[in-house]
Amino acid sequence: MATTTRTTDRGAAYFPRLAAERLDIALCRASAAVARAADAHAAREGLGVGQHLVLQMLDAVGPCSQQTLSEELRIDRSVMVGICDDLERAGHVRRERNVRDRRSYAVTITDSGRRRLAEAQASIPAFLEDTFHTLTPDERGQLSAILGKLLRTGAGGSP
Amino acid sequence: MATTTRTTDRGAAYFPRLAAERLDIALCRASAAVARAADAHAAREGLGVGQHLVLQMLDAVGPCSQQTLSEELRIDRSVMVGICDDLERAGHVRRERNVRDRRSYAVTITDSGRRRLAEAQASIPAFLEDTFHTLTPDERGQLSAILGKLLRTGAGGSP
DNA sequence: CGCCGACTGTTTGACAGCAGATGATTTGCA
DNA sequence: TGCAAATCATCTGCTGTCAAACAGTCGGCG
Repeated sequence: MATTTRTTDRGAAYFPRLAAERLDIALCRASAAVARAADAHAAREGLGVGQHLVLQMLDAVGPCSQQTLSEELRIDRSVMVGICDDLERAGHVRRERNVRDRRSYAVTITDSGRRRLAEAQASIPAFLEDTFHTLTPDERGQLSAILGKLLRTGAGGSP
Repeated sequence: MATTTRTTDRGAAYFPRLAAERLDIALCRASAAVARAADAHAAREGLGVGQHLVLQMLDAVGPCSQQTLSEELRIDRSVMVGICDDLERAGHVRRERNVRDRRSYAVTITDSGRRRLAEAQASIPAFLEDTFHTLTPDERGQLSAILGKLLRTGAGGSP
């Protein structure tokens, strides 16, 4: 609460100026804040962000190899190991050796996983509203469009 | 959707759909890509992102305590210690005990630091152009404005 | 068949970021 | 004055992420 009581130095409100002219920094700071909010939400929900994404994708497109999951979700494959470990231990997912190619598993969502996903899914709109409530629907649409373009054409696509 | 027992692997292009409806995820993925680009640029330049920001702020507003630097630049104070250590070891910064309050240092940029900053500063526009070249000037302006609003009103300010 | 390269999942090591504790110092208040 | 609380810089431990190495498997080509 004692934020403005004692600003000893003269560096008052330097950050807004910086963020205004450095698009990269504004992007990273905003992302960090949103990521923290998402992690906190996931902790309350008891299902990690990565776990949620994996369940969501398995439910949407059917059984996948860990490789496909990590590529499509942009999660490193060494991280995907731990995510699938946790999900399997909780019974939300099964790993079955592919008979055609025994290097890969077919990761499959279970009924338990579907129920868990439905629970977690239900709270997503409230989380998004809570996080972006200061933006108008127009601004959210613009932001989504611009980020989508950036991801498609630029860095997020194929490095 | 009912899926056969056959692995519907190669769930092609799932990510774009996800990013379109999950603004938080699009933001984080784009930020991660941009942060990687910034780190790579900083590595080539030989001056870390945090070091660059500190020099820039010191040059702009004059001597500061590490506390002020970390607050304004949104960098954790325990991380700021290492950044100032590196800058001091390189001779780009001096730490002088404040006579009024001997708990804090007055961190001051040196002539060497100013020269180093000028060098690094010169390559920033090219980096930004390289990273965001797929966006039109209009889109960059919109993105900057929306992120600024998000940082001011929402997460970046006061949690 | 036998070797070589490519791919899948896993483990390991290095490293950044953050929360919390600590020592030195200042400030507030009785 | 004197003592408790706050502040600053620092250190330590923990967590999560990434790169690289590794073992098992598939495919091709002689």
